[in-house]
Amino acid sequence: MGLRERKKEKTRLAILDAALDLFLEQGYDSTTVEQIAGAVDISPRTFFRYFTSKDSLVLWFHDHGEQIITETLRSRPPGEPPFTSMVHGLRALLGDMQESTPQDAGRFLKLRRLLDDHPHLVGLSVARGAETERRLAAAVAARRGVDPADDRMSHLVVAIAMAALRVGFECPHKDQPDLGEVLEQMEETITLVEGMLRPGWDLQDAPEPPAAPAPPASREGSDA
Amino acid sequence: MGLRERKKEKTRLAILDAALDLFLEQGYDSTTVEQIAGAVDISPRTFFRYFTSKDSLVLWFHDHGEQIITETLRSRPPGEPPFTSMVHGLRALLGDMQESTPQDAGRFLKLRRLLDDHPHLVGLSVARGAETERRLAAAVAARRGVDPADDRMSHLVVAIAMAALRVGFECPHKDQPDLGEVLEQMEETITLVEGMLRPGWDLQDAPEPPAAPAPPASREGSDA
DNA sequence: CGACTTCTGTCACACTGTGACACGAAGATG
DNA sequence: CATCTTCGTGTCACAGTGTGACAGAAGTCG
Repeated sequence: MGLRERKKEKTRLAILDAALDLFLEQGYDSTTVEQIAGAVDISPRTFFRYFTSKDSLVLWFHDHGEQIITETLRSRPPGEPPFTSMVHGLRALLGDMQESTPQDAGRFLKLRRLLDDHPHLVGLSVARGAETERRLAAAVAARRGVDPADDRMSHLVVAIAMAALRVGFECPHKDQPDLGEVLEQMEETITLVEGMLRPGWDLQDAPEPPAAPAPPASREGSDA
Repeated sequence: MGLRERKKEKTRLAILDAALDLFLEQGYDSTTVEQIAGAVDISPRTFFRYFTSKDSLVLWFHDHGEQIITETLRSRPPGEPPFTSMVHGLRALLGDMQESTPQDAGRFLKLRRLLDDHPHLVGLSVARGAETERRLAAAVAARRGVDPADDRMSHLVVAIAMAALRVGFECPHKDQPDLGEVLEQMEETITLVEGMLRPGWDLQDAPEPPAAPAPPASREGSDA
């Protein structure tokens, strides 16, 4: 790896760290791009060459997460129930975070505190998660061999898995938990969601449109 | 109701309609506030007195939806399982839309097409949904008599219900469906989600933290 | 070193969103 | 109808984000 790329990565992390600290210190909205750029001694114009927007600073984590889940999804056996594969993806992400460097762990925790303090940023994060959800739903649909556009089941599999991740991440029972505590809480939430679903719910094929408009509770066996 | 308020409401709807048409015609990003203001013959400054931002044009629908679900939640019997109450809220929303005026139905369908065309806007919508989710989760937690901050179950109840609504809304199997088709699809998705959950999953009280860090599948009965 | 590529800073600009102020129309009162 | 208050609106000015164009500096390779 050349000097250029190393320097680039270094600058990128410097921007990120400076921004996180400034955000935590004086709030997200009150911090301008000019300040962030000044803190790492670059021009505001250069900032936008490293991060497409001020918002994307808060979203850098998603890229990594989506990549890990996507890779896990690809590595799972084809016949596996889709929700099981997704859960493996979530756990792979937690495992990766457990092995992350202290610097990355610190950034993660700072980001988490930032999201706790600024509900508006949670919105950004969730919005980014929606894109991820679409791509993952397409991947799951491909695995199941159905058309992604018209398959609600694939989308639901991903949506519920992501909801588990999000709820586990968001709900704070402490002010400044360490990484282990956060991961444990996320793991608990995943287990909770696993337990609330009917075994085999994700096995059924394309559900036929029911004739009745709104049957309140017509219980059918989930025979694949 | 005075002349002032009627005029205000009229202007508000005029802005909304003009904006939706412009967005569908030439894209969201390519449409400026100045254009929208020009179309209804007001100054750009006045636009921001009716809508706090350009984004909020796309989110006007959420306020109504959240209100209906919140009201339904309040009207349900206290002992009812929380997810059942949430589903009643969702169905109340669908029922309300079925009875909406042709104008409102038209706006809803335009909005839907807009979201199909612009994935970025889905992010906005989902971000707004996250705020709703927080408030509803607090309401659900209050119903269950637990602390909202530390209760993942309440949050999951809402998250899953909202996921059902979102997935039912998003997945298009037609280019320009009418209102009935969209509502039917949303109803189907709600039914689908109801069927994939274990009966009584939302009855259990605060789950005790499991000692084992990551038991892959320790099935416990959901005894309340 | 010299040629080439890539990154960076400067300048200029469009767009969103907000504060301050003055004008005019809606509403209440004589 | 005259008046006074209130509220909506337009104009002006401004901060902040984000982008395009160009010139110069730094890294890369022969």
